[in-house]
Amino acid sequence: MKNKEIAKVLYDMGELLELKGENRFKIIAYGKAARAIESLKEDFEQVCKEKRLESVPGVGKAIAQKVEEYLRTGKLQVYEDLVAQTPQGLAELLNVSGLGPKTISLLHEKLNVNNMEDLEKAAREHRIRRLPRMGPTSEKNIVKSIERYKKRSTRISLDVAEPVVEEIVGYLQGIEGLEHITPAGSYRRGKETVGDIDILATSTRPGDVISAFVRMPMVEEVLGKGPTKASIIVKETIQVDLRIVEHRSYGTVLQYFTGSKDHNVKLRQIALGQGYSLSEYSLKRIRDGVDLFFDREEDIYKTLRMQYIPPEMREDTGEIEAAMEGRLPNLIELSDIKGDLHVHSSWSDGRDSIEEMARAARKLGYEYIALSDHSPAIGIAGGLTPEQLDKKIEAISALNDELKGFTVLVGAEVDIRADGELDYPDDLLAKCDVVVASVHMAQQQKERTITGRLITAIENKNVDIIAHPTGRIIGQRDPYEVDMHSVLAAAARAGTAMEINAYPTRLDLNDVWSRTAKDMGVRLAINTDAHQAGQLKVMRYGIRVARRAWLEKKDVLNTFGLRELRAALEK
DNA sequence: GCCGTTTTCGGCCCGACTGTTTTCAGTCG
Repeated sequence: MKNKEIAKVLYDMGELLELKGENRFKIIAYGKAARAIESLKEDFEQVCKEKRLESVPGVGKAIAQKVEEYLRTGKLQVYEDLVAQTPQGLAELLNVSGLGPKTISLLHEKLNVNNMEDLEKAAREHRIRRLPRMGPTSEKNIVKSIERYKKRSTRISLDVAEPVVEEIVGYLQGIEGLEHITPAGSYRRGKETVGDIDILATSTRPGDVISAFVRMPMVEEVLGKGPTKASIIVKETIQVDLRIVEHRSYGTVLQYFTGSKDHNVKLRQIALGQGYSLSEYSLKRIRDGVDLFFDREEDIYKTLRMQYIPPEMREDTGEIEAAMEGRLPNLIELSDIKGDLHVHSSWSDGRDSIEEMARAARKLGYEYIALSDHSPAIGIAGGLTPEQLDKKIEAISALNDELKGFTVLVGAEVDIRADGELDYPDDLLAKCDVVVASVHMAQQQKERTITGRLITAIENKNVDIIAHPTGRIIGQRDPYEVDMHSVLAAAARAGTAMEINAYPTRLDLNDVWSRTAKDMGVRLAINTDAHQAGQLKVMRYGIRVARRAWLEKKDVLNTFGLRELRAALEK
């Protein structure tokens, strides 16, 4: 599929046009088309062949023509021309916070700034302050922004963001006058990583809350501070924005700052169509200019004649249309989970004993847990030999006699070896209640090879679940090359489930593929891959992904009670 | 550049904050 590649060209076009000072709506149009193509489930090349390009919302005549040219000739002339006209390092400057296209063009024209290095030099040599509407403070801010940009790592994973959010919320809750406080933005939508953190609050004494916020011990820098909002930097690069709003507008503000941007734009369009102008302060009735205030989010959606849309779904991927037609799914919740089918014990590379894992799981209210330790191919993880696995089966049987109302299932995380064979023989796998298969080795193989390995495992009648199906580790390792469409099609045919690995740096399958899996008739399992009892609690991150994928209770294997689960595991 | 249950032309979401200049353009979310 070339969808990503095409999207990249369009994104780049947008940036280049922005630097050129093009009409901003044109730039938005390019970004919109790029996002639409990127998130399209069909192969865009196929769509092009069938002359259906313009059926994709956001793609009109002009962009369709450009994509067609790109697919036919392998390049796009207007794009090549723009690239040739624009100094190479200029687009990167858009990443410097505080700098936009206008300022960059000005710097380029007047000071011959062509890249980050030129920019930093110009600022340090105080040449920027001589430009119109620039001054010493602008110079200082540019230097600071460049430093932060250089230090900046990738986006923040949820397990890093969560303690920061909790600390700040906890701190501000102690300030007098504070009423409500809640994180918003992509954190509230449960994205797998967040760019920055948004917090909203209502208070009878907003000034006091803002002052307390910018003076917290953890604050490393204050980016801005006004009567109703402030921005700070913590932990070197994490930006946290706080907004204080009037109580009567809390619903509209929460809705607005939860986003996503695309969701909000669509919602505001819908509002206009119904005679309202939606802002973060109110829903203004256009015919008489009367402001309707909402302190609850639910009532905004209701007034706009649609179902309440849970934050995780707000990405403008069809949720608004579904809500208007009253056909939103009833999303899965953490309390629906009845067990964990992929955890490790001290028999392989886990820290805790089977009994400790089982007791911790029972405490979470689960009915069962599958101890899926590694197979021998993973030498470094203490994979079990077939003899050891037999012993483990006996140990589990003895333990089950002791545990009342809770069941330990015999599991295995069997490796899909480089040659495509499973790391245990079939007769041994048949003795396990739950078989989780996964790729750990030879991840650099070609797409066709890895796809073939996965499909072979999927088609094995003993394999129940494919664990962390793309192998990516957020911020560390890219997914291996795999044709996920073919993999999911095979899983649908064979009745093998795909895992959403709840570990916060895996979260794999991701939201987009999990939703595709559901649409293709594939069942999902949400497992923690816990290596110690405390990690069983990361289940909540997996649930966020599942909710973003529109999954319901019935789509997820480990929401089933034990009897139902056993039946489902019979292929 | 895209789009149409008020439009095939004229819109395109809306407001806060900053740094500068003294009324606002640019940027951000």
